[in-house]
Amino acid sequence: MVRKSGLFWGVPLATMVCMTLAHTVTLRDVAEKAGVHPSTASRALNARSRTLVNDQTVVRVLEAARVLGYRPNALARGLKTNQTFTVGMLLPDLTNPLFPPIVRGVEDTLGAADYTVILGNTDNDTDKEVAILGTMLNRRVDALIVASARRSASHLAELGESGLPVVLVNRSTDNARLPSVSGDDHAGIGLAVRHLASLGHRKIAHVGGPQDISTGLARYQSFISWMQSEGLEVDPRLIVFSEWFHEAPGAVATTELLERGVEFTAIVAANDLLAIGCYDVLAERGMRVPDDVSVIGYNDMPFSDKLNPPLTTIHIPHYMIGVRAAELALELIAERDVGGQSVRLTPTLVERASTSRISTSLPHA
Amino acid sequence: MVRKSGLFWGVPLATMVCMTLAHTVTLRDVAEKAGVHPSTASRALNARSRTLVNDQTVVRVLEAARVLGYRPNALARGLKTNQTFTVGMLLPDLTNPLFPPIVRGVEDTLGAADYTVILGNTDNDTDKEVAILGTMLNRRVDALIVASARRSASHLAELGESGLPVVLVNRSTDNARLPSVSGDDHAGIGLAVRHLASLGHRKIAHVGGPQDISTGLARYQSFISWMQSEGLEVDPRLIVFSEWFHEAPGAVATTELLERGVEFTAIVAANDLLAIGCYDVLAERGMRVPDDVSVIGYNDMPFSDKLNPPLTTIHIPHYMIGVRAAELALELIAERDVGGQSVRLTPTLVERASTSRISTSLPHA
DNA sequence: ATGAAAGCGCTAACAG
DNA sequence: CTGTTAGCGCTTTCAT
Repeated sequence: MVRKSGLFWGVPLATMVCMTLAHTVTLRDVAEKAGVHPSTASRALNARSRTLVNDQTVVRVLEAARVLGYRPNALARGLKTNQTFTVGMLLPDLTNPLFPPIVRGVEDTLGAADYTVILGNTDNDTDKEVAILGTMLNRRVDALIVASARRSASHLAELGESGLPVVLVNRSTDNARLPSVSGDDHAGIGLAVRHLASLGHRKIAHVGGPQDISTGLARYQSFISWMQSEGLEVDPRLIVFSEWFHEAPGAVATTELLERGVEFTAIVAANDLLAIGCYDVLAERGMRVPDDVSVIGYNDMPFSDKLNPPLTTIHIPHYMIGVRAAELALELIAERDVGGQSVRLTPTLVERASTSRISTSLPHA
Repeated sequence: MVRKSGLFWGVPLATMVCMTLAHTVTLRDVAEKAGVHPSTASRALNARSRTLVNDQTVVRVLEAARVLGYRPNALARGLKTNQTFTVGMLLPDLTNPLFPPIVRGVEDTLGAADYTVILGNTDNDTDKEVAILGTMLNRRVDALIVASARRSASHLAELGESGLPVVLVNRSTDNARLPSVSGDDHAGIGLAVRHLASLGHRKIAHVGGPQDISTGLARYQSFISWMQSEGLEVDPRLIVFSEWFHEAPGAVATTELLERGVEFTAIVAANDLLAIGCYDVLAERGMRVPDDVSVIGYNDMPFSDKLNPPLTTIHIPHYMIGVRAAELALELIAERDVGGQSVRLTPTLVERASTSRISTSLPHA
């Protein structure tokens, strides 16, 4: 293992790099050393065209490449072939624990197909997003995977229609027929509402996400719809929205909810981070979870099982979402044919300690 | 905002992309439209060489580029200039909450200088690391930022000596004079040991990290050294090592520690994830933190304040580590001159609820 | 099975 | 200040 770590193709990295960086060994050098024309060397080096070349020649070329420590220049190749084997991925913020598993899913899948991904954190800032899209376009990415879409993001649709493969992840846009991969929000919220209902809760509040993001809207709408189908009253005063999927906005929304003074025994949060905001405010006011209020989150983000109390939540197969998104991108790249497909993965309920049967004692005012 | 989101340089994205992708607008098209020679258009388009061109011509070229939705081809430019404005970053696993803040620090800083970073997850697998390094080299990255180094990683030194700027992050290698940016492990462990000592703890255990990683070794050595300078006995039976910086290995190590049956009242974990492993095993055995055992972590990773109990830990300025690493890389790119600099950022103690004054009751057996 | 020739899109001397 | 020329390193017809 250790010896191997210093080698490329059996050549010491040092040698290889010296050559690569100092004088840069090119295809011509390899060809010369092998005593063939550069074009022959090219054919021998590429698995696809290798069959066109005499077996012995192939061996000679490969050997020459190995000895010289030849590294094919991806820029030159991309310029020629008009394919960069690069995919751009847009996301709001890598620091949000939701995203690393998705990114890993994307990178692992794309990496296995020899693609490289370049990441862009938009921080929910349109200017930044445009700038990042700009560099990605300049770099001639073969596809775009977008996890930062807002409902109104029409430019993505335009990009997609222009022929560049665009796959939406986790979120969709309103009027676009862009292929997307996400969890099934309606089903997930159903799991949450029915779980609480089965525990005897009837006065259920919703701490919703931003409504300009598809998941925020979908989870809110699903909340209403499932409450109704469970025969539970939907009190608009028990519904609040956060500005953003983060703890602080979640805390703000929860505070607002509490200050409305309407009685409830459980909260469906649109996201785990928002649920943490609920935790914080509830704890501040001396209300216990789940004794006084049950809280259910959404996403089953990493470490949600380590919270106090461990968070009952809806599990979304994040890694798999990344995998499927990457697969879709690969298909689109290969076929240049979009079917407006949308993949929805099935969520599951993860029961932990933040929800419990409604207490018989008096609920808070 | 919304209108802006659909525009590049004031040109509808759709138009732009159609042109870009369908027929691909090149410099020649722009030049033609502006009635100048391509090289003049090139000069006008690049801020640096713009001064060489007549002001009116510049305006005409810029206008033509805008109208046509011209996007400079980064591949062609890179091929010509031998500079890709790309930096490769190697890390063990993006899913480890330690890394996203570092990555953001790197990307924000590099992004501001118009560089793009490509990430590679090595999963602590040498073959994978070599493969990733290979693609990065093929893509002619301008520099490498490495957060996945093991102590024995000699190939990185070779790369560095070959002229490619390499910056180590968070970890260093044994025999390499590679510039690095990391937290000061010795100072950090000092904070931890002295904190516990000040709370009256004398029998302190160490759940150490992998010893083939510089931070694992440094924290272990620092632990010994600080225990001694605090006048506390170092019992080798109170020191265990984990195979890897993760919860599960941390739990394994803690179990081993417990099974040795030697009495202790506090644990210094080499990392927050390991501390979580401690939490898990301790809870399993009915031992309370901090009442029975105080636990202190290392890193102050995201959500360590939400654990049960909130984890006392050593804060490392992760984002800033990323920033400094990127700055160093930028300097190296500019100057091609390495000084083997190593930046150590100062850690701080974050007192939360997992450590407390030693209880007067009997410690466990 | 291999060589010759051309060109991807851009920049950078060098002329003028 | 602008045009000419050449070529970065590679792939890909087209010949042979």
